[in-house]
Amino acid sequence: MADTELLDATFAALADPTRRAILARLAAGEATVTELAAPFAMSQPAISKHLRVLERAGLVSRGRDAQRRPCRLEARPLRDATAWLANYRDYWVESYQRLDVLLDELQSVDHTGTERRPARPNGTGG
Amino acid sequence: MADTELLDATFAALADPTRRAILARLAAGEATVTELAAPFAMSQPAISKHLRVLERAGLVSRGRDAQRRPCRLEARPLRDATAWLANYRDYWVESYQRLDVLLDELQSVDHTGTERRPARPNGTGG
DNA sequence: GCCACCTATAACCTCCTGGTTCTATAACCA
DNA sequence: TGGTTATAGAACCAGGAGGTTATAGGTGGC
Repeated sequence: MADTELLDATFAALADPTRRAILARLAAGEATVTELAAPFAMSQPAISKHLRVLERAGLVSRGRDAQRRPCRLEARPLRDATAWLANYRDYWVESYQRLDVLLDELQSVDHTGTERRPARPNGTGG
Repeated sequence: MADTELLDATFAALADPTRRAILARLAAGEATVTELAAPFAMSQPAISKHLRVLERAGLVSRGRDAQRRPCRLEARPLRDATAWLANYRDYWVESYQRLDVLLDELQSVDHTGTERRPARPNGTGG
Protein backbone atom coordinates (compact mmCIF):
# COMPACT_ATOMS: atom_id res chain seq x y z
CA MET A 1 0.00 0.00 0.00
CA ALA A 2 1.33 3.40 -0.91
CA ASP A 3 2.30 5.84 1.76
CA THR A 4 -0.56 8.13 0.96
CA GLU A 5 -3.09 5.33 0.94
CA LEU A 6 -1.89 4.14 4.32
CA LEU A 7 -2.44 7.62 5.74
CA ASP A 8 -5.86 7.69 4.08
CA ALA A 9 -6.77 4.38 5.66
CA THR A 10 -5.37 5.34 9.05
CA PHE A 11 -7.16 8.67 9.33
CA ALA A 12 -10.35 7.15 7.97
CA ALA A 13 -10.14 4.38 10.55
CA LEU A 14 -9.66 6.95 13.31
CA ALA A 15 -12.65 8.98 12.16
CA ASP A 16 -15.14 6.66 13.85
CA PRO A 17 -15.75 6.84 17.62
CA THR A 18 -16.48 3.13 17.88
CA ARG A 19 -13.14 2.33 16.33
CA ARG A 20 -11.31 4.81 18.53
CA ALA A 21 -12.94 3.19 21.54
CA ILE A 22 -11.82 -0.21 20.29
CA LEU A 23 -8.26 1.04 20.01
CA ALA A 24 -8.48 2.48 23.50
CA ARG A 25 -9.63 -0.89 24.78
CA LEU A 26 -6.84 -2.67 22.95
CA ALA A 27 -4.26 -0.37 24.45
CA ALA A 28 -5.05 -2.10 27.74
CA GLY A 29 -4.19 -5.45 26.18
CA GLU A 30 -5.37 -8.07 23.73
CA ALA A 31 -9.08 -8.76 23.49
CA THR A 32 -11.40 -11.07 21.59
CA VAL A 33 -14.09 -9.88 19.24
CA THR A 34 -16.82 -10.72 21.74
CA GLU A 35 -15.03 -8.80 24.47
CA LEU A 36 -14.63 -5.82 22.18
CA ALA A 37 -18.28 -5.96 21.14
CA ALA A 38 -19.63 -6.13 24.70
CA PRO A 39 -19.68 -2.39 25.53
CA PHE A 40 -21.48 -1.41 22.34
CA ALA A 41 -25.18 -1.44 21.50
CA MET A 42 -24.29 -2.97 18.20
CA SER A 43 -24.31 -6.40 16.60
CA GLN A 44 -21.23 -8.62 16.50
CA PRO A 45 -20.92 -8.44 12.70
CA ALA A 46 -20.81 -4.66 12.96
CA ILE A 47 -17.82 -4.94 15.29
CA SER A 48 -16.20 -7.44 12.92
CA LYS A 49 -16.56 -4.88 10.16
CA HIS A 50 -14.94 -2.20 12.28
CA LEU A 51 -12.10 -4.59 13.04
CA ARG A 52 -11.61 -5.25 9.37
CA VAL A 53 -11.28 -1.51 8.79
CA LEU A 54 -8.73 -1.27 11.59
CA GLU A 55 -6.88 -4.29 10.23
CA ARG A 56 -6.77 -2.86 6.71
CA ALA A 57 -5.18 0.26 8.16
CA GLY A 58 -2.63 -1.89 9.98
CA LEU A 59 -3.86 -0.65 13.34
CA VAL A 60 -4.86 -4.09 14.56
CA SER A 61 -3.45 -7.56 14.07
CA ARG A 62 -5.15 -10.83 14.88
CA GLY A 63 -3.95 -13.99 16.55
CA ARG A 64 -5.53 -17.40 16.92
CA ASP A 65 -6.63 -19.02 20.16
CA ALA A 66 -8.99 -21.91 19.43
CA GLN A 67 -12.17 -20.33 18.08
CA ARG A 68 -11.09 -16.94 19.29
CA ARG A 69 -9.25 -14.39 17.13
CA PRO A 70 -7.66 -12.11 19.70
CA CYS A 71 -6.98 -8.57 18.50
CA ARG A 72 -3.83 -6.66 19.25
CA LEU A 73 -3.04 -2.99 18.83
CA GLU A 74 -0.42 -2.18 16.20
CA ALA A 75 0.66 1.37 16.77
CA ARG A 76 2.93 1.95 13.82
CA PRO A 77 0.23 3.70 11.73
CA LEU A 78 -0.54 5.86 14.75
CA ARG A 79 3.10 6.85 14.77
CA ASP A 80 3.00 7.62 11.05
CA ALA A 81 -0.13 9.71 11.47
CA THR A 82 1.47 11.57 14.36
CA ALA A 83 4.55 12.18 12.23
CA TRP A 84 2.38 13.69 9.51
CA LEU A 85 0.59 15.93 11.99
CA ALA A 86 3.93 16.95 13.41
CA ASN A 87 4.64 18.83 10.18
CA TYR A 88 2.16 21.41 11.40
CA ARG A 89 3.40 21.64 14.94
CA ASP A 90 4.89 25.08 14.35
CA TYR A 91 1.38 26.42 14.14
CA TRP A 92 0.43 25.53 17.66
CA VAL A 93 3.55 25.01 19.71
CA GLU A 94 5.61 27.72 21.33
CA SER A 95 8.81 26.04 22.36
CA TYR A 96 9.11 23.96 19.29
CA GLN A 97 12.85 23.48 19.29
CA ARG A 98 12.62 20.64 21.73
CA LEU A 99 9.90 19.24 19.52
CA ASP A 100 12.30 19.24 16.62
CA VAL A 101 14.69 17.04 18.55
CA LEU A 102 11.84 14.87 19.56
CA LEU A 103 10.39 14.43 16.16
CA ASP A 104 13.75 13.56 14.72
CA GLU A 105 14.04 10.84 17.31
CA LEU A 106 10.54 9.78 16.62
CA GLN A 107 11.13 9.35 12.94
CA SER A 108 14.20 7.20 13.49
CA VAL A 109 12.54 4.92 16.01
CA ASP A 110 11.39 1.67 14.46
CA HIS A 111 10.62 -0.94 17.02
CA THR A 112 6.94 -1.68 16.58
CA GLY A 113 5.76 -4.79 18.31
CA THR A 114 8.52 -4.86 20.89
CA GLU A 115 8.84 -3.79 24.48
CA ARG A 116 5.19 -2.98 25.16
CA ARG A 117 4.67 -0.72 28.11
CA PRO A 118 1.37 0.05 29.77
CA ALA A 119 -0.17 2.96 27.89
CA ARG A 120 -2.76 5.36 29.11
CA PRO A 121 -5.32 6.06 26.49
CA ASN A 122 -8.33 7.98 27.63
CA GLY A 123 -11.21 6.73 25.54
CA THR A 124 -12.72 8.19 22.41
CA GLY A 125 -12.61 11.79 23.43
CA GLY A 126 -9.64 14.03 24.11
CA MET B 1 -19.88 20.39 18.43
CA ALA B 2 -19.02 17.67 20.90
CA ASP B 3 -15.45 16.72 21.51
CA THR B 4 -15.93 13.35 19.92
CA GLU B 5 -17.65 14.79 16.86
CA LEU B 6 -14.83 17.25 16.38
CA LEU B 7 -12.33 14.43 16.38
CA ASP B 8 -14.56 12.51 13.98
CA ALA B 9 -14.69 15.48 11.64
CA THR B 10 -10.98 16.19 11.94
CA PHE B 11 -9.81 12.66 11.22
CA ALA B 12 -12.36 12.30 8.44
CA ALA B 13 -11.11 15.54 6.89
CA LEU B 14 -7.53 14.30 7.07
CA ALA B 15 -8.43 10.99 5.42
CA ASP B 16 -8.43 12.52 1.93
CA PRO B 17 -5.16 13.22 0.09
CA THR B 18 -6.60 16.23 -1.72
CA ARG B 19 -7.53 17.81 1.59
CA ARG B 20 -4.14 17.03 3.12
CA ALA B 21 -2.51 18.66 0.11
CA ILE B 22 -4.73 21.70 0.57
CA LEU B 23 -3.65 21.97 4.20
CA ALA B 24 -0.02 21.65 3.13
CA ARG B 25 -0.52 24.48 0.68
CA LEU B 26 -2.23 26.63 3.30
CA ALA B 27 0.64 26.11 5.70
CA ALA B 28 2.66 28.25 3.30
CA GLY B 29 0.12 31.05 3.66
CA GLU B 30 -3.39 32.14 2.77
CA ALA B 31 -4.75 31.18 -0.63
CA THR B 32 -7.90 31.69 -2.66
CA VAL B 33 -10.13 28.89 -3.86
CA THR B 34 -8.88 29.27 -7.42
CA GLU B 35 -5.29 29.11 -6.28
CA LEU B 36 -5.99 26.03 -4.23
CA ALA B 37 -7.80 24.36 -7.11
CA ALA B 38 -5.06 25.01 -9.66
CA PRO B 39 -2.78 22.01 -8.93
CA PHE B 40 -5.62 19.49 -9.07
CA ALA B 41 -7.21 17.77 -12.04
CA MET B 42 -10.56 18.48 -10.51
CA SER B 43 -13.36 20.97 -10.93
CA GLN B 44 -13.68 24.08 -8.82
CA PRO B 45 -16.89 22.93 -7.11
CA ALA B 46 -15.07 19.78 -6.01
CA ILE B 47 -12.47 21.93 -4.30
CA SER B 48 -15.21 24.06 -2.74
CA LYS B 49 -16.68 20.88 -1.29
CA HIS B 50 -13.34 19.84 0.15
CA LEU B 51 -12.99 23.28 1.67
CA ARG B 52 -16.39 22.95 3.25
CA VAL B 53 -15.31 19.68 4.85
CA LEU B 54 -12.14 21.32 6.15
CA GLU B 55 -14.15 24.27 7.40
CA ARG B 56 -16.67 22.06 9.19
CA ALA B 57 -13.75 20.42 10.97
CA GLY B 58 -12.42 23.83 11.96
CA LEU B 59 -9.22 23.25 10.00
CA VAL B 60 -9.78 26.19 7.70
CA SER B 61 -11.30 29.63 8.13
CA ARG B 62 -12.31 32.03 5.39
CA GLY B 63 -11.84 35.71 4.94
CA ARG B 64 -13.29 38.17 2.48
CA ASP B 65 -11.33 40.06 -0.14
CA ALA B 66 -13.69 41.42 -2.77
CA GLN B 67 -14.97 38.40 -4.69
CA ARG B 68 -12.27 36.23 -3.20
CA ARG B 69 -12.70 34.12 -0.08
CA PRO B 70 -9.13 33.54 1.07
CA CYS B 71 -8.58 30.40 3.11
CA ARG B 72 -6.41 30.21 6.18
CA LEU B 73 -5.11 27.20 8.07
CA GLU B 74 -6.51 26.78 11.56
CA ALA B 75 -4.32 24.29 13.33
CA ARG B 76 -6.18 23.82 16.58
CA PRO B 77 -7.96 20.63 15.44
CA LEU B 78 -4.59 19.32 14.30
CA ARG B 79 -3.34 19.90 17.79
CA ASP B 80 -6.35 18.12 19.27
CA ALA B 81 -5.86 15.18 16.95
CA THR B 82 -2.19 15.03 17.88
CA ALA B 83 -3.14 15.12 21.54
CA TRP B 84 -5.44 12.15 21.03
CA LEU B 85 -2.77 10.20 19.19
CA ALA B 86 -0.33 11.06 21.95
CA ASN B 87 -2.26 8.79 24.27
CA TYR B 88 -0.73 5.92 22.38
CA ARG B 89 2.80 7.23 22.28
CA ASP B 90 4.01 4.66 24.81
CA TYR B 91 3.54 2.05 22.15
CA TRP B 92 6.04 3.44 19.75
CA VAL B 93 8.42 5.73 21.56
CA GLU B 94 11.46 4.64 23.50
CA SER B 95 12.47 7.67 25.48
CA TYR B 96 8.96 8.67 26.29
CA GLN B 97 9.64 10.59 29.44
CA ARG B 98 10.67 13.64 27.47
CA LEU B 99 7.51 13.14 25.49
CA ASP B 100 5.50 13.29 28.69
CA VAL B 101 6.95 16.70 29.45
CA LEU B 102 6.31 17.75 25.92
CA LEU B 103 2.76 16.63 25.75
CA ASP B 104 1.97 18.29 29.03
CA GLU B 105 3.24 21.51 27.56
CA LEU B 106 1.34 20.85 24.42
CA GLN B 107 -1.94 20.41 26.18
CA SER B 108 -1.54 23.62 28.14
CA VAL B 109 -0.65 25.71 25.10
CA ASP B 110 -3.62 27.61 23.78
CA HIS B 111 -2.66 30.31 21.37
CA THR B 112 -4.25 29.35 18.10
CA GLY B 113 -4.31 32.06 15.54
CA THR B 114 -1.43 33.99 17.02
CA GLU B 115 2.26 34.26 16.35
CA ARG B 116 2.41 32.34 13.10
CA ARG B 117 5.85 31.06 12.25
CA PRO B 118 6.89 29.53 8.95
CA ALA B 119 6.02 25.86 9.10
CA ARG B 120 7.49 23.09 7.05
CA PRO B 121 4.82 20.68 5.94
CA ASN B 122 5.88 18.14 3.36
CA GLY B 123 2.81 17.48 1.27
CA THR B 124 0.33 14.64 1.51
CA GLY B 125 2.76 11.87 2.14
CA GLY B 126 4.99 11.25 5.14
C1' DG C 1 -25.55 49.28 -16.69
C1' DC C 2 -23.22 45.54 -18.17
C1' DC C 3 -19.64 42.26 -18.37
C1' DA C 4 -16.12 39.45 -16.36
C1' DC C 5 -14.43 37.09 -12.44
C1' DC C 6 -14.61 34.30 -8.24
C1' DT C 7 -17.10 31.27 -5.58
C1' DA C 8 -21.14 28.66 -4.03
C1' DT C 9 -25.31 25.95 -4.94
C1' DA C 10 -28.21 22.56 -7.19
C1' DA C 11 -29.09 18.31 -9.28
C1' DC C 12 -27.31 14.19 -10.39
C1' DC C 13 -24.39 9.88 -10.44
C1' DT C 14 -21.61 6.14 -8.37
C1' DC C 15 -19.40 4.02 -4.76
C1' DC C 16 -18.41 3.39 0.08
C1' DT C 17 -19.82 3.13 4.93
C1' DG C 18 -22.13 1.55 8.80
C1' DG C 19 -25.66 -0.76 10.31
C1' DT C 20 -29.01 -4.82 10.14
C1' DT C 21 -30.37 -10.13 9.96
C1' DC C 22 -29.48 -14.64 8.65
C1' DT C 23 -26.29 -18.16 7.85
C1' DA C 24 -21.83 -20.60 7.39
C1' DT C 25 -17.52 -22.08 9.30
C1' DA C 26 -14.50 -23.63 12.79
C1' DA C 27 -13.22 -25.21 17.19
C1' DC C 28 -14.22 -27.09 21.58
C1' DC C 29 -17.15 -30.18 24.76
C1' DA C 30 -19.98 -34.03 26.23
C1' DT D 1 -22.25 -37.55 16.97
C1' DG D 2 -24.41 -33.54 18.11
C1' DG D 3 -24.50 -29.16 20.57
C1' DT D 4 -22.41 -24.80 21.90
C1' DT D 5 -19.52 -20.96 21.29
C1' DA D 6 -16.77 -17.58 18.53
C1' DT D 7 -16.27 -15.29 14.41
C1' DA D 8 -16.87 -14.27 9.52
C1' DG D 9 -19.59 -13.73 5.36
C1' DA D 10 -23.65 -12.61 2.40
C1' DA D 11 -27.46 -9.95 1.27
C1' DC D 12 -29.71 -5.96 2.04
C1' DC D 13 -30.70 -0.99 3.16
C1' DA D 14 -30.13 4.09 4.09
C1' DG D 15 -27.24 7.72 3.94
C1' DG D 16 -23.08 10.17 2.94
C1' DA D 17 -18.77 11.15 0.18
C1' DG D 18 -16.66 12.62 -3.81
C1' DG D 19 -17.01 13.65 -8.30
C1' DT D 20 -19.48 15.84 -12.44
C1' DT D 21 -22.01 19.85 -15.19
C1' DA D 22 -24.87 23.76 -15.24
C1' DT D 23 -26.22 27.79 -13.00
C1' DA D 24 -26.79 31.46 -9.62
C1' DG D 25 -24.91 35.26 -6.74
C1' DG D 26 -21.84 38.75 -5.23
C1' DT D 27 -18.11 41.99 -6.40
C1' DG D 28 -15.17 45.08 -9.14
C1' DG D 29 -13.93 47.28 -13.68
C1' DC D 30 -15.18 49.86 -17.57
